[in-house]
Amino acid sequence: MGRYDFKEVEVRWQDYWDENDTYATTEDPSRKKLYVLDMFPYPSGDGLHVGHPEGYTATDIISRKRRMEGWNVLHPMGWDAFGLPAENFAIKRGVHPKGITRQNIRNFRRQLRMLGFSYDWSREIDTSDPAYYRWTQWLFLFLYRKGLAYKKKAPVNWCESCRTVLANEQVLDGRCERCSHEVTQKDLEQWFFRVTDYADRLLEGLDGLDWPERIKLMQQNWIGRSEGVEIVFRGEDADGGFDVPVFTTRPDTLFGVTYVVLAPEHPAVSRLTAADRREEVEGYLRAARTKTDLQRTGLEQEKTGVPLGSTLVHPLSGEPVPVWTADYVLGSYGTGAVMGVPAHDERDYSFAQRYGLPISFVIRPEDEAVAGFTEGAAYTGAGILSGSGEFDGLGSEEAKDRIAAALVDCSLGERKTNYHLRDWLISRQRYWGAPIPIVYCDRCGEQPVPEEQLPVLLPDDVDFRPTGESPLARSEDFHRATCPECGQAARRESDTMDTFVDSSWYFLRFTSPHEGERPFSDHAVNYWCPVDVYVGGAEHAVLHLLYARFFTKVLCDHGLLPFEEPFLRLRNPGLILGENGEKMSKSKGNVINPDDVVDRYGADVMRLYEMFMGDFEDAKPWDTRGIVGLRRFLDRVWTTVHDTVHERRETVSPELERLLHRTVKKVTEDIEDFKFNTAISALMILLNEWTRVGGGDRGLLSVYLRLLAPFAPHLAEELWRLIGHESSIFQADWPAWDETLAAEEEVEVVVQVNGKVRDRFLAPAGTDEDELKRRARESDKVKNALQGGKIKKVIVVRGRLVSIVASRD
RNA sequence: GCGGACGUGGCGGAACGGCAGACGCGCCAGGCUUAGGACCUGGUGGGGGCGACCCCGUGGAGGUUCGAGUCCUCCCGUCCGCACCA
Repeated sequence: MGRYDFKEVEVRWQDYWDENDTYATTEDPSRKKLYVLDMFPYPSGDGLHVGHPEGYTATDIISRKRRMEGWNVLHPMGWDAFGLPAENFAIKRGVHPKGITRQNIRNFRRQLRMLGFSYDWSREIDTSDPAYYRWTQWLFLFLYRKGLAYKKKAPVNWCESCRTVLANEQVLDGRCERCSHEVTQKDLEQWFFRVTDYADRLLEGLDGLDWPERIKLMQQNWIGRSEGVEIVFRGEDADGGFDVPVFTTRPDTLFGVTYVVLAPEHPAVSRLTAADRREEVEGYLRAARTKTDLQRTGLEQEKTGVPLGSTLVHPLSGEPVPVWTADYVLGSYGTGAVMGVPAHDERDYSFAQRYGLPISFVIRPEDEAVAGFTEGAAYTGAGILSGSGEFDGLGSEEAKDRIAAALVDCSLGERKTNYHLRDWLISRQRYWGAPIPIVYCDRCGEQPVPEEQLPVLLPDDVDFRPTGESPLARSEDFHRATCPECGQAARRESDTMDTFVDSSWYFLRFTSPHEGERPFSDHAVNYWCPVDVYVGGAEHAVLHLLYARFFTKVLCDHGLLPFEEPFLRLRNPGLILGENGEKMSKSKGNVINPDDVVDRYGADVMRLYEMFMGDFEDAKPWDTRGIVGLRRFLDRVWTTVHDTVHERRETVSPELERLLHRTVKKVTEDIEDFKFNTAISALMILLNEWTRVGGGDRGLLSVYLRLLAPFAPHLAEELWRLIGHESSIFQADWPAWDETLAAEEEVEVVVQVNGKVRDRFLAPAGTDEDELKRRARESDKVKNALQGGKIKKVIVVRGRLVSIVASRD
């Protein structure tokens, strides 16, 4: 028989699959389809880390199993190839990002092949390939024509270290998500996508998705819808009267207002500043401008502000209300102005305390003792209104509505919904990305590049070191263009697009990767999409996943797609931690390299181990010692199959047959539920029984190999061949199970007395309640436990237990 | 601060509200072997008993239930998001 030489066998089957196009997929409307997708990787110079194969193995198992069940499965792979790391590396080494990226892709492809994944490589895509980004540019123009891409000067997040602007989503704790450099604000002319137009739809669409609840919540919070009222406070100066609207979700607290605060960037600040306060106010504004967001919004910061020396008129009481400016109010949210209600808002309370502003309670809980009400702190709960004129005595919920209605009646208020979500800033002042297809003409202004001129090629010969100016602006050849409208000399847009634009539509391209006339062909997208199973890291909860949903909705609205949610089912693999339980990182020296693992134990073992480690979605530490268990498992499969083949047994023992049917059921269901660990465990249990009691025949063997095949494809192919099959095991049918055989024939029934297990007995599976009760009462142990006490009640769960409740006397 | 996930042997982890610890690692004993490794068999939560068995056990404290690792309330701890959003 010989030992199982995984090195020779695995490479041989990988070659076989390539040569036979085993995993090539074509559209076939007569067959049911399944689109199983991994988030395509950024091909980094470090190669695969052990986290990649976790998700890839899961989707591979599902894909292989479903193919065997007769589904037409689309399972592609590609490269999110544009991006900063390659560019930064290229700058450091004085080489070109294109070369680096190619090299990295080669390495990734080698590693994925080594792990035996069943991708249809004929569909491979690369976002940095002009054949791809041509369509990224096409889609930019599509959005532009629909009024969803626009340019504006705006304060934007700037990372001085990366020398580029960042999307809100790429700023973490006031720092750049790439390099952790502190992010500052800069006023720049930038391109945006109008994501905010889709805020409500992005929110509503979440309901129907089979996604982790946590991810849905993160998207909900990110969109941050809040309903309230815009309330007008009137101001007046020498030039006449004007409105200062504030946004609040608590109109019921309107009579508790003791001041109004404007953000430092609010346009009315200057107008409302009294002459004798001007110097101090301007000093404050200057200071606020130089603060970073981190300094300004960090929670630990004490709130600061200055009074403007003027007042506004309260819309309902008519009383004058002093105006302040303070940088705890954000210019970018709501109206950039808030009403200060220190009695019922914690932020306002601390601000009022610090500056000695009055605190006026207008809502009290019905039972102050129960609610822990005290005037020594803000009360933010519900209650009954007082000191609020005609609204006194109302509950706060009703008051919200009544006060809002009163304001609307006298045109001093408007019901309004606000969102945290901002429009998506897509301009990047960097080289390694898709150029934005726009030219600027002195005569005709901003002009989209005509479709037939796409792609706008990224020039190779550019000094791409970042200076804050876009590197493309320094390429004369690139920068100089002719106006598509008038033919005069014009300037080309020199910024590139955020790489998240590339990845917002790649799943559509996979359906027709060689389509030359459009980004994707209708029939292909209609057949394959939406993605049925999508697997990838939770770090994309609000970036990629939100943008891809936005793109899909836009394309759907304009007739290019017949669906508006791209990913029906989403799962996030749990983080694989280092052996010490900490995050893997080079600096901690606890990184495990997949190449080493495959070299030592083989691809099948690597796959099996990662699936066996624990719950797919939980974080779990790597344990090199634990891998050997999976190696042993496969070695035992190898020897057991050989033994069984040589025995030439024709019948299987009934016990083993029943276990086999249970295992088929378990493995089939567990794969669909992402419970790969217990599926593997079931395969181990069956093998243990098979070797322990013997009695396996060739039929069992055939079924067993097919169950194992999605997990350990190389070994399964090799043994499939051994038992006499000519073609790939993946052309075989997935095994079926017989429900009656899968059911236990005989069950162990537990007998409890007052909640404690006192005995257990075997009974045929279908035994009725009376019989179970009778047998339970007969038990000596039960009698002993009863000690003559009276039986008050007997609960029977058929096939499981008899629970006797008895008095203790 | 808010939101979410989680807490089970020496370790990774299993358990439709119904036998806690499946499966794997590790460890112990035995077999095979010149020896070691590999492999095979058995054992392995804690405590007690010669033993059949008994008691205690799922972060802590309560509760619901015939029955709680699982459901509810509070507390402690770990991890992950968001964070002055008015």
